[in-house]
Amino acid sequence: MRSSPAAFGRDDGGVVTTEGSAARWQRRGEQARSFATQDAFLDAAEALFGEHGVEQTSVTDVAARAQRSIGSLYHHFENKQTLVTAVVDRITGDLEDSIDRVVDPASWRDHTIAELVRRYLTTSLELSRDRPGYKRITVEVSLMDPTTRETYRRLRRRLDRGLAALLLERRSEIGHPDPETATKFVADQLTAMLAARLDPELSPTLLSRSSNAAFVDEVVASVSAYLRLR
Amino acid sequence: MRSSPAAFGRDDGGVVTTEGSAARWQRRGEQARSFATQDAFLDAAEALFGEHGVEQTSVTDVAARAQRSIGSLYHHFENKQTLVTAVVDRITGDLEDSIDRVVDPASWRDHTIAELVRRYLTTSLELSRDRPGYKRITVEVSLMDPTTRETYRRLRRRLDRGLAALLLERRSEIGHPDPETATKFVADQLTAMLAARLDPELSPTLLSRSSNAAFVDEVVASVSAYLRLR
DNA sequence: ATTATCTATAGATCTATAGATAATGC
DNA sequence: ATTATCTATAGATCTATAGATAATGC
Repeated sequence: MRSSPAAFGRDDGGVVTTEGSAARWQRRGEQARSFATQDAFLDAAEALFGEHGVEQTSVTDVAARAQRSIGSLYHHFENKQTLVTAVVDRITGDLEDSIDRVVDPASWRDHTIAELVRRYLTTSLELSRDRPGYKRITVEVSLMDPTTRETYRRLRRRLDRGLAALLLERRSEIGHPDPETATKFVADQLTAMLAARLDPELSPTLLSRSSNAAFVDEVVASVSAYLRLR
Repeated sequence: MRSSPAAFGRDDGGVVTTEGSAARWQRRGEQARSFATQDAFLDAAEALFGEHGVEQTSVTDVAARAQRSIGSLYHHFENKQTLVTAVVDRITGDLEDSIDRVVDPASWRDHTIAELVRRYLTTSLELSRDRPGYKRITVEVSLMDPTTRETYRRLRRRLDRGLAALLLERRSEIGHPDPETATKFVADQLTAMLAARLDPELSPTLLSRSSNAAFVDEVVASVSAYLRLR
């Protein structure tokens, strides 16, 4: 046995980690090599998981794509589940950052609801294109793992709520008799429309061949009519 | 080897099958036993696939749940893939029937757009509750198998088109300047909203705790406003 | 005579480990 | 001295088959 538990888990891999009050230290060179290898495994895993699915991808496949050995993989990741979790965590972190940026009120100051909705849709469409396969991975892992499912529910909720709040801040624009309900509905609707357009499973729909611009135009028109924007 | 190819595939299991021009015949009693067993395997597989996923379910699990042996399973189904296909085909057939009923113009005669949308949503919500797990199975199999993916795309397209056609028939109600595009957009929107509400992965959204009736009301209001119904 | 079912197991993966060898920085 | 990597393989599944036994209807 050559277990080196310090190498397992993302939190233990940092330059300096504190466990209790004792700071642990890792050599610079080894660390750099470690991180490069871990990234190679994560990149390989994310690509293969996104392409063929998590279940369909063996750890051997991942090692081969990362151009490392299985032994090395198991030196860095306790088991396959740990590798999957690490891939998901990396995606989750990136998504969290994006969501925080999207729902930050400061970045939307002086925008009308129509402008806000338009830019939200445009941004989301661009964002999802940069990360092919992330949807597939999160959906598959969520099906298997309740914790991941809960994490993504929370993320979606945060996005929906942030969006609804941004809309409600502009309540003076809204002619709908019940702005509270209406803004929630619109947030749900935008999420649903985006999911349908981006999910390779749901698309192509009738309008999927139309340009993103045309799609965005119609969604904005629909939201404007429903909210009775002044 | 005890291969009896006549037992493989759904089409070969009927009372009388024609291969070329020769009609083949199967005994009544054996046939009844066969069908009961095949149904037991299909029921067991659909339940397990829906609960734990196709990949996560072994043929041993299916045989155990069907209370038959593995040998018997392989007598009726050439391999696991054939079993999966049979399960999917059964679901597909049922969905096709539902879709045909839903988009049949005769059943919607004398309904306004608002009534049509309302009843379409209500029907769809009820329908999906009767078949738990079907969503998960079709999504997972579609990811693995391009043919199945294509089949479901065609089904969704048929539903969307049928719905858009029903709306366009009532073009006199529509105040939107471009009824062609608008009806397609609404069909897409309804599909997306239903998917979001029914997909265990996407829900819960902000309004998922609200009643189905409230959800339907808001969707109808949104569609009415967007189409500018007279 | 034919079809359906069972038990037992071969053969193919796939995950994970052991133990040896190489690289790194004190 | 410690960490990273490799090769080889043990052990656990899981799919699929072989061959024997039971049921069915001519």
